[in-house]
Amino acid sequence: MSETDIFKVLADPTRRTVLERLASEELTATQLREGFAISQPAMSQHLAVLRGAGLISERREGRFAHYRVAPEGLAPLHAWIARYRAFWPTRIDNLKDLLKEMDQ
Amino acid sequence: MSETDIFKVLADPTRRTVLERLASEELTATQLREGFAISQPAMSQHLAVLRGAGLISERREGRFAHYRVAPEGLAPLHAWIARYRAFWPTRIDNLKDLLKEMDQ
DNA sequence: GGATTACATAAGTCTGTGCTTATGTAATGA
DNA sequence: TCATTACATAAGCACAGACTTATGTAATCC
Repeated sequence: MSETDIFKVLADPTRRTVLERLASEELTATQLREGFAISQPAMSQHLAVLRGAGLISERREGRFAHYRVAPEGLAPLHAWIARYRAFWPTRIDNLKDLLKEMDQ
Repeated sequence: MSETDIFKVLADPTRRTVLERLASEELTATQLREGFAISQPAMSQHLAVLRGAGLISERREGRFAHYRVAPEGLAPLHAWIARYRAFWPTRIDNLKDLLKEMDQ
């Protein structure tokens, strides 16, 4: 997955919301659709995109498809931020501060 | 600038390259175009998008437009990563490690 | 076995976006 | 002053992407 692909995948608000909802628990495609004003195929297509990007993984159980998050899929995004920071050191320390805060 | 907009802006490889080239020095639109197989209007449009997203700023000097990076424009991206980490704590510590390494 | 449920895939539509060429505007150089 | 340079804007085109309805497939329920 290239950095361009990761940014494209994350540029869709529905897909980002799906990721955040999967962060706390494993959910099926139908469960994920709740709260979205979207058709079933649309959600299925979004899930295919997220899976293609390595951001989620699928566990088949009978006719149910359980989806969960795949944290390592964010690697290209992290790589870009880190590389960018190498070129552009100022102010990005805000992120470090934020991460530090959240540890407490 | 919404998170969606920031991701869309950064999803274009030309724009990301522009950002990285501006990280080390201020450059004019024509200087930025060097090395790209792209027309002058195309670059001008990309610069307008980056400026609209608050990722670069413009300094006018006669007929020259000098562009430089605007680090605070990345705030929505940082916000998303931080929020995402709050929902999904595992493995993202890789980023923290990376940032820590780069300090040494 | 037949209906239902869960999901994926196909095909078509519509909108957004990145590109082009053409043109406009303002500053500078000869 | 007139040409050139630097850049922006306009208009049109082509492709990508997000959506829809329709349909397919496999598992489960009665």
